[in-house]
Amino acid sequence: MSNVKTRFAPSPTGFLHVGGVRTALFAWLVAKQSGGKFILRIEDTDQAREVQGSVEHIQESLQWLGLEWDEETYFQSKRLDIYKKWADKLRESGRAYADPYTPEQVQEFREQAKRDKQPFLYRNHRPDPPAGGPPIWDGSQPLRLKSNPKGYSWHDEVMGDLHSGEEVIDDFILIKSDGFPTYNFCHIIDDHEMEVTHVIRGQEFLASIPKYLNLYEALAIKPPIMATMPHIMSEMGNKKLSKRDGAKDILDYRDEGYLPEAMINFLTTLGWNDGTEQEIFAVDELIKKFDISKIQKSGAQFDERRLLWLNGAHIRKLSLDDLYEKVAPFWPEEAKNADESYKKRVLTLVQERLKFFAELPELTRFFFIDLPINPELISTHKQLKNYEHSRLKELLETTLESLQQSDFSADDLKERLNKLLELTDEKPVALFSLIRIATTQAPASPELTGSLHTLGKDKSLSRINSQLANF
RNA sequence: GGUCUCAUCGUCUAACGGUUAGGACACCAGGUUCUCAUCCUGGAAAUCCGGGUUCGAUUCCCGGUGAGAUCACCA
Repeated sequence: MSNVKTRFAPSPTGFLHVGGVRTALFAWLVAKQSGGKFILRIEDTDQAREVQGSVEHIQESLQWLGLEWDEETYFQSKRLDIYKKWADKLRESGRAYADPYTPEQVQEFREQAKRDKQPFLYRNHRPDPPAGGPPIWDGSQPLRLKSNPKGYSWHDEVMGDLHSGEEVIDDFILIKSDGFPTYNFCHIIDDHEMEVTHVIRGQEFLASIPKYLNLYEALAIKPPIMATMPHIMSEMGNKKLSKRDGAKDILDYRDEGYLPEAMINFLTTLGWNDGTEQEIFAVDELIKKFDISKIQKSGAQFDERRLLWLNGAHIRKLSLDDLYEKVAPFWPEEAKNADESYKKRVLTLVQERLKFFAELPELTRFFFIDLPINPELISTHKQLKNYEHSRLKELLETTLESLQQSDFSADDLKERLNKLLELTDEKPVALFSLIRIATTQAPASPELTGSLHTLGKDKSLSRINSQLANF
């Protein structure tokens, strides 16, 4: 049994998008591949930014993807006494002190530094400690770390060996004046108390890691293994991610009929590969093969077309029973009274052309309902538009005559269609197009004999008759 | 602006100094007795720029340029 433990620590400020999911996914993969644990911790120490319902939304998103967490969900807002205890320890050892300035005063220091073209460091304004005894702090002011400026060298599993100078070390706020800890402080306490071994997070925290290393020292806590994930980039060069860059709610993908395994395949191979030319991976394969040190250091762009392709590829790998189960919410309204075996035959026909399940109604509606005759299907057809209506009528009548004799088995249909080609001296592109249009009234449909067979004799013949009546 | 990081086809990436710079998505063309799709075959498409080191740089070094991150009582 491994002692590896990773965490996903989102703040409850809205829905989860692909970037957040990818961070969670990589943490989950690291835990699973070594038989370790993955935990979920809600970083809800900023009450002003909290969005109602986002915790449930985050949990639902992870569950949809199968990224189950191994312990109860932790909430930082319920652990304030723990942070207080560690803060007191720092204060008593002289490593934390009350910030005597108002936010306005601090802002003025910052602006003065800017006017002087000097980098702003709070520690240059650090107040004198009181004589004797630990610094006093009544909780009405922020509590700051008394930093110990120095350079650091450390290893990041993704970014490699990193270095920083003492100029990035400063006194930062541990406890805000509202009594809540800052992320910078409490995540370190939590990771330690929860025995997290690998801290895997987005690159927005990379620049803060030296500050964290300084705090780890002040707390006498051994730092965990660090791994910093590059961001998913926008197609528009920079700025915020737009929806087409993947900034939409991850559950929208569920609702459009994307498979969790396709999303996982897509996100894992966005900025990572196993060194071979394999593109399509099952989830358990990824767990086995994933290697955090092979993650690309630079940000990657979200390409929804690749996701679409992968989703189609995963759909094609599903067994019929699996597909039938997963596709259940996506049938067109007209299919609601159709029986299971009929729907399964329809699925068999459309499986290879389905890219996401929301396409199902458009692709299958004509199997369940007679669509109105659409004359444009013929008038815009590149071959049929040149035919006289009388000839089209003649062809359909000949077809009807033959199909009336058919038992509508796939074999018999195929044989009869072949004979009709000879009999009418038409090319497949003309005759088969005509029959397909007459029986489906759809711009696209599965192959002809399969469609006719599934549709059945009654519907097929009556639709041909309807088309005939239209000429 | 300071600090840190990164840089191969449009996109995701492979190539532990020697390859006709490989694969995949997307795109284009052809094939699979109709359409759309699948599948197969083929095509176009890249080492940011400039110096070094080396017999030889995509690869190592330096300098540009570009991109990203960060400099909060947000996480």
